[in-house]
Amino acid sequence: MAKKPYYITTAIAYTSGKPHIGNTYEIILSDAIARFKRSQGYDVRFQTGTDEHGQKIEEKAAAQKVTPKQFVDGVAAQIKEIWDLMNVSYDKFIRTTDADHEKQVQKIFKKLYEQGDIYKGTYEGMYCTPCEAFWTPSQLKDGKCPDCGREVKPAKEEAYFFKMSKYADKLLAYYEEHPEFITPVSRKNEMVNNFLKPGLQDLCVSRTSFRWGIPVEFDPKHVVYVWLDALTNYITGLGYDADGNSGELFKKYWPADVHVIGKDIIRFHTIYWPIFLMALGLPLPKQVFGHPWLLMDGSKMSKSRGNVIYADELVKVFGVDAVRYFVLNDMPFDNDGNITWELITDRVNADLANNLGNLVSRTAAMSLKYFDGVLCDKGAAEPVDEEVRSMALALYKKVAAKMDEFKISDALGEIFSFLRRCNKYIDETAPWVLARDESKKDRLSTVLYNLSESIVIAAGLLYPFLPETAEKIAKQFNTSLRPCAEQKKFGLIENGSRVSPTEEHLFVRRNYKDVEAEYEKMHAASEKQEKQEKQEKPAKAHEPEYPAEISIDDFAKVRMQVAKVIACEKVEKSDKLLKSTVQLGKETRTVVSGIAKYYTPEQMVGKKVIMVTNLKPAKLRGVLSEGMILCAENEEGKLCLLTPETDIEDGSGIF
RNA sequence: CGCGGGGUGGAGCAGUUCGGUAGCUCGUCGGGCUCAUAACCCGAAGGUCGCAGGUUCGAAUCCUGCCCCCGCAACCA
Repeated sequence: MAKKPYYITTAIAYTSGKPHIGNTYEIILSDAIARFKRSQGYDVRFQTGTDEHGQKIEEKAAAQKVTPKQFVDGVAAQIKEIWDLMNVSYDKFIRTTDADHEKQVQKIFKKLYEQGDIYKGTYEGMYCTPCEAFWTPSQLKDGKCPDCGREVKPAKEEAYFFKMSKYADKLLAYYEEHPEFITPVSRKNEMVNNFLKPGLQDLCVSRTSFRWGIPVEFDPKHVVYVWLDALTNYITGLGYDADGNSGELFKKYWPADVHVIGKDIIRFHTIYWPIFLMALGLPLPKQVFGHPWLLMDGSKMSKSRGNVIYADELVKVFGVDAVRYFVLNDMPFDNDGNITWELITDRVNADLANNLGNLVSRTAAMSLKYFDGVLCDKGAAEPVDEEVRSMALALYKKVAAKMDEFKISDALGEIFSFLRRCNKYIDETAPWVLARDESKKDRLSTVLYNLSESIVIAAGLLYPFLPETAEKIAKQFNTSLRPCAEQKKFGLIENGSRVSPTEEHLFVRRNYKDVEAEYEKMHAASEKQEKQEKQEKPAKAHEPEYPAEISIDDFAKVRMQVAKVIACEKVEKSDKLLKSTVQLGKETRTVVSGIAKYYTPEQMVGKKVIMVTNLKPAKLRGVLSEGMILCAENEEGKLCLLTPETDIEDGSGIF
């Protein structure tokens, strides 16, 4: 009988920079699922890749003075390197710049256009020239720009749109018929309530504002905008052809069994993607699994926050399987997970070194010491064995049940509970006591056989999660790994086979202080490197706006005056804004400043500050600001007000 | 009232769908063992389940109100 196909995908990674451990989590998660399914006997195809178009990439490339293609080639290679480092068993790594993908996206776009699902429209609306923004009539305030309050004029910008609303009912029906489609289910209600019930907006699927994208074939000043380009990778990667000449892979593997994605893009995968597929007349994916995020010490990883951890750094300290284990085990099913160097150290020590590693090590050591490594079931069973044996045999089913729900952490928990049970079994049987009594030799041999067999069974189940470790264990016990499909018998190790001595521990215990020192060293090195890079490309980010010199006339255009803050309050619903009322001689003005993080309204009142008074007024969070209070800001974003050095009348000019 | 997630012993989490002795791992303390990576095994301490009301014989779980944390969105003239 032919194997059942199983198609699993990850989201494609955006090539804007090196992925951190949070991004890497998704691919490890998918790899574990893919390997598990293979082990269950499925014919698995596992696809991942990179999303390489868009304005952001165009800008980044320009900043580095390389072409977008050169830029994405570099990042894509880096991403692939990390996936490979993490031992990810993908079958296909697709890039949205692949020629065949681009070709198909163009065809798909054209097809949808020709059948009327995509139409050329306009961002029709009222345009505010100073704000460079479009507004719908309902957004206008008294017929004027809601931002700055000035006149707007009707204007149009050309764009292609996809008729989402047309398919909304069909999609809702699909949700009803397939309750498993969105996982976890809690996300489904979110989609229905927030997007489907209020009515789907047509989606803009082209852009004219940047060039780095797939050109619309019949209207080349447009490029295809993200989602139609990115989402279709799931079918173009299988050789889908919009003209009906799809390849064998497509016929075999589509529809996908599961799209593994981050919870932030569930909307695109459960609304837009199914609708695109409906429009193409294709079956919908069976399931979308929106996994949570991995947080660094409780907050989102970001470069500006400086709390990013990369997979390769972790691997240097702990090794590949330890990192895989940590992210797989410590991610809850529908809440965000947490990573810190200390948490991972503890986890690796407790589960991998103490529980698993030490179990293997002590079992092997005893076999070698008492029987020269030869394993043999002498049949000297005792009641205490039965619990371990039956637990070993029940293990696969338990793990599989958890895996079916994508409860990876629970699946691992089952295996590690069993390993703990094995450690206890050693205590219960006390082989070192048996060894002292020549008449107990057979019993001793049986005990060690049972232990070895248990370890090998566990290793077989561990393989999808910790492939290297599982293989090492199999090698040490001179046996082959058993796929899940063969986890039905206890006692498959042949009598007479030998255990090899432990050459190197599976996992080394680490103490947190050493780990801390190690990563600090690593951080220092990478910071140094970053600084060097900055020096090589001198301050491009901040400086270019400033001309080398300006004339006194230019300077004279800016009117600055001393202003006294007479009242101040927080702007509602904003984190950063303070609204100050300010005295400028006889005149009073309102000014809004983004300084709430550093000054309270109370601190502001009574202060004399320097203010630009001829700046064009602007609305911030709905409040009109008639000037700008001057501040100094350091690299970390810390602010301080500029104030006159001695007391001077408000309204005084500054020259 | 912008959207969403969360608050359970020192830490990280499960339990909340369908109310009924509050559970797991780590840490701590005490004991045991010596095959093993200061590991392994046993035991103990430690919790007003964010707060306040309500429903109920009974609430971590259901209802109402509130507080706090975290994302997203907005926002730095």
